[in-house]
Amino acid sequence: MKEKLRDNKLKATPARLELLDIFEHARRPLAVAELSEKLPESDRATLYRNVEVLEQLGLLKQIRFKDRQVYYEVEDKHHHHIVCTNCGKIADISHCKLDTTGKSVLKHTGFAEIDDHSLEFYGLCAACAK
Amino acid sequence: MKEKLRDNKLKATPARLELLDIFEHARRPLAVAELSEKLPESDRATLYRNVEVLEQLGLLKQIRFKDRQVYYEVEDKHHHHIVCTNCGKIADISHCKLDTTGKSVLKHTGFAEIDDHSLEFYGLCAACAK
DNA sequence: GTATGTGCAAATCGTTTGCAAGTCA
DNA sequence: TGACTTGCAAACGATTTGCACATAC
Repeated sequence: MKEKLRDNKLKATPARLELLDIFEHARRPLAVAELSEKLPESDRATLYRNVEVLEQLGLLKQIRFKDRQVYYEVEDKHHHHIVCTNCGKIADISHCKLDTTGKSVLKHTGFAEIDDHSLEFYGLCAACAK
Repeated sequence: MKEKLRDNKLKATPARLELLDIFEHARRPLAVAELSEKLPESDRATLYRNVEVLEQLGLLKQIRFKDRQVYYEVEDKHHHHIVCTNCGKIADISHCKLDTTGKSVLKHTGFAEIDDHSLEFYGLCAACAK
């Protein structure tokens, strides 16, 4: 990824490498506020700027849940999430069965093309269900 | 709906009735900023308070898209939306084919129950595709 | 008359921006 | 050296809150 940064005239600064490292070891989407906790030395403005840079390089992907914050996770296989409405726990859902529905959506809505979709489930994790 | 308000010790004020009227004549989700344009007499704080009241009564439903605002629409048949990433146009998608996937999601994630899900498509409407 | 609702102003939260100083290549 | 980055402070937009006044019932 250092190469990817350099290819785009961007510098492989410690701040960016640390950020990527955090995302690669996280097993769930992170909001900037959480990044800020994990990297207290780093200014929030810098974090915002860097997650945006990394998103534009295709290394991170933005996600929105029901709260006001923006979340990011490493961009890899397309998947969705289920969020516990009690404790906030997030789990991945690896199989997306939606690809086939695109055509019928286009037909019903008169839209010309679909580029993306977002799908999140909300419920209770095993621990909170008790 | 006046009854519904009264049942909950809430008052059927002009502000609330106008709000409901706007939603019933709108054919798309509205953000509070848009409500404020349609009801310039009404204070934004009041609008925020009232959409929340109406949501809790089950008359409105909250929706989030990729922007930072919260949207509301009348709570009726479960459906999803497709948003034009160029002009912001929103269309309804009436058929939700997801109900059946709940069990496999629970099995894969170890969650105990699913209460809700949100699904939005993003693409280009016919007009913007040209 | 009293509980509930409203308007206004100020506060808050997440995020963005301008700018001077610092750093990587 | 010179373009790119950072930190800090200030600006921002969406939303929330406190409080005195107004209104529905």
